[in-house]
Amino acid sequence: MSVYSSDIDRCDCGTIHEDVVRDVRMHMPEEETLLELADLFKLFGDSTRVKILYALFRAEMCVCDIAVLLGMTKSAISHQLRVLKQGKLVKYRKDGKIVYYSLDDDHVKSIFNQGLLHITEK
Amino acid sequence: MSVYSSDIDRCDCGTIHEDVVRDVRMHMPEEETLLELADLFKLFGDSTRVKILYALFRAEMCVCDIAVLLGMTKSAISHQLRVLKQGKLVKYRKDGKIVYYSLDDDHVKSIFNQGLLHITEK
DNA sequence: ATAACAATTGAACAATCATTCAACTGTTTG
DNA sequence: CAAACAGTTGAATGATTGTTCAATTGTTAT
Repeated sequence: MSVYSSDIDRCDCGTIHEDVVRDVRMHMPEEETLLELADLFKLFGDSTRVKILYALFRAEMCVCDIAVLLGMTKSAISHQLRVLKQGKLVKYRKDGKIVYYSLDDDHVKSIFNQGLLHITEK
Repeated sequence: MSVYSSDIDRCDCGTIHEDVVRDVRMHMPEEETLLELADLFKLFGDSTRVKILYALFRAEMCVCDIAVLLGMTKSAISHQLRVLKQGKLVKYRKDGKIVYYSLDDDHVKSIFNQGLLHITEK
C-alpha cells in the first residue's frame, strides 16, 4: 500500500479504441446532469410509485383513497408521496384534515408512454 | 394472532371518496404492465447505466472502452451490461476476443430527452 | 375538553442492488 | 504450447431502499 498507489490502477484495461473513447467523452453530458437523470428515473423504478402516478393521471386523490386503491397502509403511501413530492412530480393541497395530491409535471405522461412503447414492441 | 385475521385490516383506512377510487381503479392499466414499466425505469435509475447508454448513443464500444471512459473496472461494466442486455436495451457483437456493445432500442433516446425536459424546466 | 380520524414521522427490518475481488473462459499471438 | 489479454462469472460486502410498526401532529366533531 504505497502512498502513491491511491489513484493508480483504478482500471485494469488497456484502451482499445482511444479515438472512440475521446470522441464519446467529448460529447457526453455533464456528470451532474447524468446523476440528476438517474435520480429522476429512480422515482419511476418502483411499482408502488408508478401506480400512484398512474392514479393521479386520472384524478386528484387523498392519501386514504390511494391507500385503499392499492391495498396498502396510509403510512406506506405517505412515505412514497414524500419521495414523489421531493422529486417535484406531485403537489398537494390541504382541506381540513385531508391532503389532496395531484400531478405536478406534464412530462411524466409522455415518459410513461415512451416506456410503454418499449414494453409492447419487444 | 387469530386464524381469521390474516387478510383483514390490510389497510387502516376508511375510504373517503369511493366514487373517485372506483373510477380510477376502472381506468388503471393491468398490474403486470405497471410492474414491467417499473422494471424498465429501474434500468435507467442508476448513474453507471445511464452513462453507458449515453455513450452508446454516440458509438458502438467494447467493454474495455467503456471501462476506461467511465474510470471503472471491466467487471463492474460487464455486470451492468448484462443487466442492460437482459432488459433488451443493448445488443452485442463478437469479433475475436473483443465484444462490441450497441443500443438495441430506439425509445431510449426519447425517454431520456423527456427526462431532461423535467430536469431543465424545474 | 375529549374522542375520532387523516396524515406524517422515525426507527427498525428485510430485501434489493452496485461494486469489488478472485477465479475462470476463450481467443489471439509469439 | 504458453503467455497475454478481453470478457464473464459468482460470492462477498456495504449501501440503499420499501414497508411495517408505533408514536405523534393537527383538524374536526361531539
